[in-house]
Amino acid sequence: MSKMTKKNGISTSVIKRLPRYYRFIGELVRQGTVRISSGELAEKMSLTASQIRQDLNCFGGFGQQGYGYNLAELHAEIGKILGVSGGYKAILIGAGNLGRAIATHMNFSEYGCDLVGIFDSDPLKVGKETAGMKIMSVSELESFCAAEQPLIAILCIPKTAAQELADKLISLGIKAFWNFSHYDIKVAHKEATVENVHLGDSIMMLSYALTHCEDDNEDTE
Amino acid sequence: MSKMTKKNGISTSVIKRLPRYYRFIGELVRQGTVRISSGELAEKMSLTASQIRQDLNCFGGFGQQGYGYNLAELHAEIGKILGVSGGYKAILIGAGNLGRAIATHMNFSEYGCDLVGIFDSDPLKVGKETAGMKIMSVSELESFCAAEQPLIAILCIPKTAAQELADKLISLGIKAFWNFSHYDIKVAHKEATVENVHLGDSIMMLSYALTHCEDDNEDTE
DNA sequence: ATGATAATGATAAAATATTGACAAACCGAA
DNA sequence: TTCGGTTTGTCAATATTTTATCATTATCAT
Repeated sequence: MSKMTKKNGISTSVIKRLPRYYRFIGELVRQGTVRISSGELAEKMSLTASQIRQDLNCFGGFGQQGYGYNLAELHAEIGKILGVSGGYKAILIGAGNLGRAIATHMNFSEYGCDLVGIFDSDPLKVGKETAGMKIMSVSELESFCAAEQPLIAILCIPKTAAQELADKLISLGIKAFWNFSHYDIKVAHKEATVENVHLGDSIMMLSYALTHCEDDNEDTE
Repeated sequence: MSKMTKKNGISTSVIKRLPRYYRFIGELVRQGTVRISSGELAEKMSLTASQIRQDLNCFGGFGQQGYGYNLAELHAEIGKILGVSGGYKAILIGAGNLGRAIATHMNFSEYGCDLVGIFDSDPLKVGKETAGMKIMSVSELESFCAAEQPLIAILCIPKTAAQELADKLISLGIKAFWNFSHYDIKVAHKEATVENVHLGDSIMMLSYALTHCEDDNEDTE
């Protein structure tokens, strides 16, 4: 059992595809589609039918031979696996441009989360209102966490502050980090989950692609 | 030559690791470190030395046996591969919370890009100033692209508008999309590169982890 | 200069992930 | 109810990615 596997035996390759399945299937449900075959879904998602069947089978057989998958049921099942009804309390630290945008832009409840507090270290920001709540001082973190027991921390802070704050938040009971700082925070094994969102890394992939797109010659099978 | 390989024969698995290398190595250079061995770097990045050597060797041997890698040189080389000096012109469409945050928060030049225009379809937003430039109307896109010839489009728009706009932008010469809309845009093969940033997918991974973290029992090798 | 030590680059092996193939199961119509 | 057509779940085969090993080459102290 190695790097790419999780305790339950399901590889992270599979897990990482789940939100995308959830998104596509949700859209189909919204459009009123009732059922779908792995082949049709594969077509829509640019995957192979085999992969879809194999992925879904990691969690049990949701399909019916000769029929396909019932979309509403499948959507609910994947949602259950992902924990989209978890309602996990989240706090956001760093009410700069990005932090405020995340706070207002994200539909947290849709993703199993509930934003319950926003914090900043800048006295000028403390007290101001964003996303319908007052920005608190980071000095209030301790008492707030003791009272509310949030599990998720969203870090929109400079990289210099990231690791220290993460350590503190773990001591306050945080179990998951959504990290937008330009720094890979380190946590002790199983202390917490970290999801890094490195926007810089992401946009560099475009620079890479543009820099190399002239080499588009051979694509021989 | 299959799914996970690019024309030049370098797998996307490798490419996707490059920005992270660039980030770590850049930090070490900034700290004044001159050289490093694959083993030390592996330790810092939580990778194997083998993987680092193999990755770097895809682009040629930057190291010296018995010595290791010269960090400044390595940083420059990876930067060159990633195209961080490309200065590719980018436009941003959708000046909502997220769009404005991206515009002001990202240090584009650091990543090989140059934000040259911001657009929105809302007449109330057009004319307002963000990130040091006036928001333009999407109706001006055509003439603007003809004049400036940007290659990158950053989409911070609702999913309902995404595909249609993407098609239009391709016809205006856009070759790369940084897509924040909750929709996987489709482009014809080799017409353009798409980098999807699905923040919803990302945060759901945390819900998943929290939902399943009780199953933390066996981790038997 | 020389030898002990260190570290790469390359190759081979192991581990994972993806795809293909097919029997078993189901649907739906007659 | 039975039969043809469909589609899953599973297993086997490929392909890819990651890790381990090792010979070769360089460094550094003497």
